[in-house]
Amino acid sequence: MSVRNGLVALLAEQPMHGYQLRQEFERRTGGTWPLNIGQVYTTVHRLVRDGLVEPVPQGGTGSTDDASEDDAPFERFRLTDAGRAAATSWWATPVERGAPARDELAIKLALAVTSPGVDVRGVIQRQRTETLRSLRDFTRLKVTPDHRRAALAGGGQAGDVGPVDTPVADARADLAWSLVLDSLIFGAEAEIRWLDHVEARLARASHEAATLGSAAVPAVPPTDAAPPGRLGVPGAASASGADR
Amino acid sequence: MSVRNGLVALLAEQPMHGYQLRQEFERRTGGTWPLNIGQVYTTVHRLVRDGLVEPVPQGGTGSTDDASEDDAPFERFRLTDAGRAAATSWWATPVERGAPARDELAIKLALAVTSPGVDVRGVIQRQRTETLRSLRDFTRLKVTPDHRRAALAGGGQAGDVGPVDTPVADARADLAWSLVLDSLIFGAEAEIRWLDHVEARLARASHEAATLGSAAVPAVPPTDAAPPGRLGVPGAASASGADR
DNA sequence: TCCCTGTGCTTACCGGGTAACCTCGTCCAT
DNA sequence: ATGGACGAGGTTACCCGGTAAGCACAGGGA
Repeated sequence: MSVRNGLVALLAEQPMHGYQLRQEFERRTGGTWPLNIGQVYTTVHRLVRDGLVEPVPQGGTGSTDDASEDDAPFERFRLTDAGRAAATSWWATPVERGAPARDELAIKLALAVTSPGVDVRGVIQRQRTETLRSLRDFTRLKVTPDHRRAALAGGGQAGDVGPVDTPVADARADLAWSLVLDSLIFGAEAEIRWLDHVEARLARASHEAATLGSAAVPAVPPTDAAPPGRLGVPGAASASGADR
Repeated sequence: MSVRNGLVALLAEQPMHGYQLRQEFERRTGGTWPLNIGQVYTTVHRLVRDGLVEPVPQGGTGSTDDASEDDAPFERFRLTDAGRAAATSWWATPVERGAPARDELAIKLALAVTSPGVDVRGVIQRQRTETLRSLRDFTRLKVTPDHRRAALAGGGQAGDVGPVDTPVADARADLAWSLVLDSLIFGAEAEIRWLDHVEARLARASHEAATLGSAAVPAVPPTDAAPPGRLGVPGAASASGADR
């Protein structure tokens, strides 16, 4: 739903056609999540079907020619009343976090831990390397804006970097992109911390199993410590109450 | 790919039929991510198509009746050699974190920050409430194992809790479920921290904008028409001066 | 002239995910 | 015994997110 809702939000600002939607979306997220043009159109058409969006009537016949420079021969879309309602409702409703999305890493480790013969430690170490790598990339991007886009999403897709920026107006877009990056950084840090945590738990469990004889891996003292060295990520000073 | 890979990993332990796959998957993730049976079968059939899995030949004719209690009339699946290779390769390869998955919340805030007339502070506050709520639920679950499942994933789906547990063997499943919960907790904490961070950044930005005169932060529209109307989003009264 | 590039758009296709449905076999009450 | 309820096991149709390939058209050089 994120794309769908995002498009509605963009259309709430002004009518646009498909390419513009894509451009705006990517500009404001710093190109972090490239948006396939096909998806834009199918999504918009679904929105039309659902009555949230309607095509702006083309000036085709008759009154086209007056004042407005409605020269574009392209189909533009705008919100209906229902669409506007959906937009405000989206802003008013938090993103649901209660039936969390499937996380491949969590699933993988859950299965690894319960599968005989899997080298869990190895899995964790390799994952940590990978996650640290991406974390480093993110922080580097943060320091060197690189004139954004590119970078992430390794897939080819011709680079466009160019001086497309409307000179002044989008300090706001820079802010947004910077916040998105922070989000990725915070997420990666949490993942690292979790990996450390898992490793510690496993070490403790296997140690106990060893010393206490075979007695079935006692089920988890409910709480524990979060050891990690707080990994110093520039600009990611943690604000609120620690992890625990 | 998480489900697909997970099924391969499960089948690496022993041949199973669809229902068993679902049970095992849910047991080891503590029911955090309920798996629709239809998805199991379509996924398994794709695996068969791709040569990673094959049905165990039914004991139909002839030699069925010897020693093995191969009494099940149901189709069971097992890995092929290619499947086993895929499994070990999955364990050996970290989950990619470089083209991060779309995160609805990050997208939403990026758009909120760049949209005129959106009450960003309100969005953040509501989200924080929601995320804190789920965080609380997670930690409560952690303290009170509740005999797991249920709880998350509000959708109906008859509860089954029962004493299905194979008495001893799955202290490991408890461990796995506990780790999954930790993962959710770490993620939620990171989200909270990020929300705080965003709020602080916005406060700082708006403060600077205020003291330094109007300077930057001009109108938004990089392209064409900017109907001065500023779109009257009904009910989206900007409570705070955070942005703009 | 021809070709390249960029804009705007369409289409076919795939995989994840859900819901509704079907078939058996077993158990139990009438 | 019969027939309903129920659970295990499985199939199907459908939707949505997402990708790739292609079409049409308009400048702008070499």
